[in-house]
Amino acid sequence: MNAQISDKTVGRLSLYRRLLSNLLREKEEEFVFSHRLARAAGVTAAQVRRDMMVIGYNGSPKKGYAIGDLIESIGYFLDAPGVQTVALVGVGNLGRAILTYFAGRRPNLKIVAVFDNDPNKAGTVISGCRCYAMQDMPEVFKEKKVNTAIVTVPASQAQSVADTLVAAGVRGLLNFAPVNLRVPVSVYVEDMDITTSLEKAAFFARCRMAS
Amino acid sequence: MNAQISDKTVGRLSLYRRLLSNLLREKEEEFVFSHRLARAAGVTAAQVRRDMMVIGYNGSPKKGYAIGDLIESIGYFLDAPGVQTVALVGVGNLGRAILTYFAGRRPNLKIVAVFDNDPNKAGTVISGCRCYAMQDMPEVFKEKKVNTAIVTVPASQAQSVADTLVAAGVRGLLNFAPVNLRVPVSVYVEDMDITTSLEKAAFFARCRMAS
DNA sequence: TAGATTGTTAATCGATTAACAATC
DNA sequence: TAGATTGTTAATCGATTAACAATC
Repeated sequence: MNAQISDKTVGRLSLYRRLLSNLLREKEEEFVFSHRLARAAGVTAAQVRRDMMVIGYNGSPKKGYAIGDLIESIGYFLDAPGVQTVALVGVGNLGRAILTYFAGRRPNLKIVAVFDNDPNKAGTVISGCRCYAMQDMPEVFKEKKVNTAIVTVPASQAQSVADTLVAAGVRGLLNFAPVNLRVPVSVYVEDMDITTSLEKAAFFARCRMAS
Repeated sequence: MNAQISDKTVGRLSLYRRLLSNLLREKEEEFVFSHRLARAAGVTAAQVRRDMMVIGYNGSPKKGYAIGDLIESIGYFLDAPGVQTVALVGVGNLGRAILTYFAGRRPNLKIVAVFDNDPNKAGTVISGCRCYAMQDMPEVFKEKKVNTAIVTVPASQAQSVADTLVAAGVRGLLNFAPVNLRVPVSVYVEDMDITTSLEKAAFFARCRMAS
């Protein structure tokens, strides 16, 4: 299933969808040309056209792309047929922020369980999500059919949490810990390293100041 | 100043530094071979050697790289000569999480001011940072010499905040809003799009499940 | 010395860009 | 029709990988 699709293509499609939804909601427009969407997404018009080829959606030379149909086509491509369930591990400030952010936002991509190694948190409900103890993971994952997890634990615990997640059947990780997780090739890891990103922004800010 | 250095190279150097610091602190080792560092960082040994060439640090065939000296060399390359100041705009859950995360962590990359359009927040102190009203930006930026900013406002406000930041002299942005900010070429934008990243992790998790 | 590493260059790979006929 | 778009292919670009002599 789409094994040859690149990382970046998926990211762009996800972004297109969000931009198109905004366009439909705010401006109530029905059609969009490739260069318009490209401008909004920060890519070239040719890039947009190539991505449309990937998902097999055709525009028309006169009108461009029908926004509603295009959103639907991206959905067919990106989304699971039903609801896809996600777990979050590590209820610190960041974990809580992410929970609040996603609560009820995307109906077919749902955070259904959170885990923390603080025994006081187990059993409580945080932003509408039940918090479980770490050792309940295999059971909960099996019951709720979780295959994707968000890792917001401290760096020192990240690898062992990842190992547990992989053992429990997770195949996709969104990792916020500043650690390169060692996982089998059968598991996909998407890294969000805030520290590194801030250092990059700071570095290039200085470059731009100097030139 | 280093205008030809790529985005990815800077990211890897930042990661190397963090991994090396951990190595020095936890294992108390003095030397590391390229393949060892490469494994930890999730890149090839040749990649590490090439990056070392970029910063002009030489290893020795017998011992590898002297960790302490290497950290210092990366610092010379990545860091500002003194303290570099950063501002954060948008004190929601995510903004607060980031503030807490960075508080006192990096002595030479400091969040010195936060901004919010809620008038009740102006004047308060959040995680050790003074909160200002939006209109105080030019003044505060000038006084504190801020050239880098973190954007954690809702998508609808992101572009106008970015415009204000650019006008106030910011040259590097770390953007958490799911919007492609339109900025002059003289400004560097690093995007952290959590929604897109989660959708990518979910998509590839399903790919891996299927294969 | 012998051997595993290093610095450095050439070959490969993949993604992006440019070009152009086909379309409405 | 005329013209600005589209789908699609060939050329370019840059980053990664592979190879190998130099080093301690």
